[in-house]
Amino acid sequence: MNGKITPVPTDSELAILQVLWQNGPQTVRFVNETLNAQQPEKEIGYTTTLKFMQLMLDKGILTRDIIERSHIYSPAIPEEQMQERLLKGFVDAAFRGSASSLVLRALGNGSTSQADLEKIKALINEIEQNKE
Amino acid sequence: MNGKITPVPTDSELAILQVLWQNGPQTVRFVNETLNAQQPEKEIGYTTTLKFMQLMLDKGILTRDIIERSHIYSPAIPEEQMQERLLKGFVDAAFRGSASSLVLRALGNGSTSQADLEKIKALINEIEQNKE
DNA sequence: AAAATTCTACGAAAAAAATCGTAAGAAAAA
DNA sequence: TTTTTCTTACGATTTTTTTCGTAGAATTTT
Repeated sequence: MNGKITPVPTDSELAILQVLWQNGPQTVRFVNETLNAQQPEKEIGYTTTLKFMQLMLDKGILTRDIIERSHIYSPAIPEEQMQERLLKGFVDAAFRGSASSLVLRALGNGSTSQADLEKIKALINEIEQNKE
Repeated sequence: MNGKITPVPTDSELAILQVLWQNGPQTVRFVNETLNAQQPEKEIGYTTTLKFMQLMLDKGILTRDIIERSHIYSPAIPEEQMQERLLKGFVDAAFRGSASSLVLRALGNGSTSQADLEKIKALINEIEQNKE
């Protein structure tokens, strides 16, 4: 109906989205403090985060509610959906569109736990079932 | 010894690197024409590509040789190595550092061929062998 | 050899992303 | 009820990324 899609976030915007996905809708203050706690090297000013979130609101990446006179921001789309889109772009840009070679490299670095390997095997099984 | 590492390329820079990885060391002209052939929507000027490649040379992303009075550019690091680094950054930014959840999502979209699934299974087997 | 073509270097401008300062309106504390 | 503290809006600046125009050297074509 409405052709307008949520734009792909920049890296800084993605960092803000992560805070909201992981903690639920929050204030600018909360997001700013979380960000600064995560990377104490580079302090980000409060108004910087505020400005980002206002821009993201304009772009349609966030939505906003006013609760008790204070602004509470939420991601406009769920994390999974965003990951889907980011992944697509990343595979195209860095792996020439080959998701499988990305998978091979992701598994290749040896950091995958046995439990995760099991999950992956299970998914592959499922895919193969549905395929034939 | 020398702490200077190749910086992470921007998206535009990555597109140039792709041309060089896929076609071997090439001139600016070649890269520019390849890029424009790939996406005829937006014509990129020759000097734009030239400038990018000169900047990339400065940053240490490319190297350059002069052969028969013409400049031939090469990637400073191999594709695999760059993919490794980009992947790391991407997993952190978009998947909270969880490579396995990225893998699950990459396989989840159903576009993986049977042959690729086999390769992935083989790799998983190998990993499991070496692990126990 | 003159004209046309092809390159590279370089400066600069346009566009996008990131950062902050200040002002003004609440709300809370003194 | 002053004063202090918080918050938001907004403009402006800075930095990074992208894009070109122009000039001059070299090469190739007429």
